[in-house]
Amino acid sequence: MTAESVIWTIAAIMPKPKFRRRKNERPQQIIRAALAAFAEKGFDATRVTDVARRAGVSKGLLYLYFRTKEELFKAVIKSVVLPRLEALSVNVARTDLTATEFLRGPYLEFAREVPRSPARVLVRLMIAEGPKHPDLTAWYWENVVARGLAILRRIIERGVAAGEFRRSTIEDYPQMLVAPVLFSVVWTSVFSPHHILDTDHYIESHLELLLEAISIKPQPEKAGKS
Amino acid sequence: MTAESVIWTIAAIMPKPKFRRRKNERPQQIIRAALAAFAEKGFDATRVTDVARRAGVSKGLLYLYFRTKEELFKAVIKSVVLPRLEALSVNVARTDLTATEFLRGPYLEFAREVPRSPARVLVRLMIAEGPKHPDLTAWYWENVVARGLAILRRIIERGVAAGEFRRSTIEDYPQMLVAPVLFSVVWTSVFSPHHILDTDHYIESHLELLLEAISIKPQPEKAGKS
DNA sequence: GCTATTGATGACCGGCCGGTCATTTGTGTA
DNA sequence: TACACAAATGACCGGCCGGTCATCAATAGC
Repeated sequence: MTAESVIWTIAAIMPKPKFRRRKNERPQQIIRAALAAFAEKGFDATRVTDVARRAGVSKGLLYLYFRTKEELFKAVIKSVVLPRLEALSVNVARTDLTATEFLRGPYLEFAREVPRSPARVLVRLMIAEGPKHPDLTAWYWENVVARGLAILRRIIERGVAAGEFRRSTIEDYPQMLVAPVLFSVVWTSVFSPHHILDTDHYIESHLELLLEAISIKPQPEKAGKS
Repeated sequence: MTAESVIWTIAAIMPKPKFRRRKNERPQQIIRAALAAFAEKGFDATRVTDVARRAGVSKGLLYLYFRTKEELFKAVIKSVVLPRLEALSVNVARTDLTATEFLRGPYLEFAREVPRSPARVLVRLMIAEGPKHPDLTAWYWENVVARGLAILRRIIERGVAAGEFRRSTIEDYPQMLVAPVLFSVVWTSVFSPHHILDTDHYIESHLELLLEAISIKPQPEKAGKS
């Protein structure tokens, strides 16, 4: 798994590139435990001891792999984001799909997945703790937000060029495609299980309406200016 | 001001309804200071002493008006929400507007205002701290979210009944109208001032696209089934 | 001016928690 | 069995912070 090596790179604390021996799933163990703990109680309220106990190790060991609690936090964020980022990149390469197909297919699937996955927790953590970790926020922006928006914008432009979409403000604000996802994440994080939202259906509906607004229907032959 | 008395009701700590004397702007003073402090550092990281200092009072006095730090937090949330809630209610009564006019007018104005106002901070706090305060979250849902969505749904239905809008999934998910607002709030809270988003323009554009998708254009006379 | 009452203070306390480190346990080598 | 060294432990420490309370200050009534 590349993801594994990636995590290692992140968590790398070992003196040099000479970490042999088998007890090397420790960092991931700890990261998983930390993700769960942070998800439940947030960063500040989570006790390092709790994370250690969840991971089935001692506090001392944890500090052998992560210099500080904050360092651990960053590792958690990155461990969730990086694999997902990779998955996204793969799909984008598929230029065999029209823009509409891409948005209704891979993108919709991705968007629906987010509110279910650990990414949900991640997003809430970024909103809650982001301002306290400027460097992490900067990293997140560059690697997740900017990249994601660029991809979406490219897709839209492809659609416009191909005559699928009319020109519209969505070219300026691909954020529109993300808004329902963020909304779903927040709703789920804050209100479930008390007030459930069918995020699958909601996200699809929202996307569909936007597509309807910008799609050019194959009209009964009436030469325009294109 | 009703808002003032409202705040008093909330912060009410005074033994009985016999709080005379003039030093009664204290609670609001403290609440304002607390809002600022929470906005900057979040709930946990904010020191009670800081709030007191900002308010220009001693820590002891603060505890004379608010039993605990958490109690103060709740008072802050409510002090921001309640006035805004009232303002919203007023506008909804204006049935002289068509649905489209209402959405393009008062609602758009309201939506644009949120990312600028203290409500922005409030929303971030609710996302970040909500899970730790279930009773507060429940209150927020009932008084803000449920009410707000009900209003929007009613507007949409009015539009459908009046033949302005076709039937669509937006009737099931008035959340669509809120999503861009939430998105703007989160973006601003997390990324500004490093990466600015023209929230005014974005929110309007998003809303406009949705309206386009559901609006029935006055077609050149062609009797349908309505 | 005197006193009762309430507004206001800030030193202090108790507990907690991030982080350390001296020590122990386990593993591989010979 | 013995040795070396890495993995792992958890008691401990120092500082911090929410909350208390003995005390003081200002005002009102007389």
